[in-house]
Amino acid sequence: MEAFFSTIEKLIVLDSASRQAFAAIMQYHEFPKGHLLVKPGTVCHSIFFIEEGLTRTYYEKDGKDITDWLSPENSFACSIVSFITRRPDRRGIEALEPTRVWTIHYNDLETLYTTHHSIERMGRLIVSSGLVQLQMRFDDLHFATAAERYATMMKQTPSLLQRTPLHIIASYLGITQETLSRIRAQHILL
Amino acid sequence: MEAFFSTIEKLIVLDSASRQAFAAIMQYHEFPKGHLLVKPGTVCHSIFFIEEGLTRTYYEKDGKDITDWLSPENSFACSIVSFITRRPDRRGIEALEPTRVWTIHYNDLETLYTTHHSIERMGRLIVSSGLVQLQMRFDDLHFATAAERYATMMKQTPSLLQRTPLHIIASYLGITQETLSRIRAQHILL
DNA sequence: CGCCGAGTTGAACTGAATCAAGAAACGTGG
DNA sequence: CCACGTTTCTTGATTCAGTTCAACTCGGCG
Repeated sequence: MEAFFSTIEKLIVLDSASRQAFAAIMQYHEFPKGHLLVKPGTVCHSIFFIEEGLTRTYYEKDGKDITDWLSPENSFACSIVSFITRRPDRRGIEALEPTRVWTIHYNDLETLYTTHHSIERMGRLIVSSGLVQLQMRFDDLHFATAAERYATMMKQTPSLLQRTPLHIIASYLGITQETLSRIRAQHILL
Repeated sequence: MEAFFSTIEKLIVLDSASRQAFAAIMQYHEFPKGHLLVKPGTVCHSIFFIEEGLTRTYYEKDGKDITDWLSPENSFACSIVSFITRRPDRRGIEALEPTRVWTIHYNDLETLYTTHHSIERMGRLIVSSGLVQLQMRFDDLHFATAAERYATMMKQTPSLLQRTPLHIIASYLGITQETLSRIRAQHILL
């Protein structure tokens, strides 16, 4: 659980009352590789803090499997749209490795938001940082070529490239597996 | 200013103390068509609530002008990444029509966040709703064709299509003006 | 009138998808 | 420890959506 607090400490340092309140609502879980943390087409009721392992958020479109987001250790996994809007979403979350998580339930979090101003602030800062991350990924997708996107990922999260099956990386980048394989072959030659 | 409160009322109803505190920090401005609300390459210090008119958030990439976001009346314009990270960003904001705005300054907002829990909550909810909007646009860009993206826009914000020059819509959708022109021609035939 | 910006249309080109086949790595049970 | 199927990745040939470049139309306006 320390890992969680030291991760969000980059955004905000919580007083000990808030920390304790938070610690009380987090639940520890372990999931095997392949386990579904959130089933596609359901409401996502929790945020998962990944202590160890790797998950992907994904959905189906026209029979194709599309990976939306990757969450390695010390990051969050959540079907954001569903969690915020409280509606079912096609997105599911799957463990790509044996994964240990701290689960934060929506209702518990709402309660803490109301009772602790500092946790409400933490929530705002986490969502803000999520927005910045998504915006940067959006920019990448908006007007960068496949090779540029791969290069960005190489630079920012090289370790993910080694741990994650190619077809998943490919759809994460918005390209096909074959194209990614070719781009990679090019890279090695340089 | 009523327009502002009734817009955010969809997210949260503020008590009158918070409303007054908020009203005290908002500044009214009018800008002519073509005016730069935020200059590219600078830090964005304000959120703009568009009471009337239309702005675009844009940037240059490889000499091309790319429109990132469109903000019509009763919505917000902001160079989000810069505003949150407090760093300069290539993004600028330009008025596409004569525009009337309520400006909310970063420092003032920070003060209110600290003094009013309900405004901190409002901030979290606004950012959350921005995140959902961006996520939906991201999905569209991730694995939809140009024609699908146009269709989405036709459905969701048809009025924007009529008010905005074609080359701006095109880069907003991530395609060229020529392609958009052809897609549009197809649509008329159906 | 002639110019100018906005939009359309055409033809050639290209990056990436698709379809198809095979190679390499991996795990599992005999 | 090997044989087997399965998953993962690569490579090639073809096709296609969308870009690029260029010319042209149309409506407004000094």
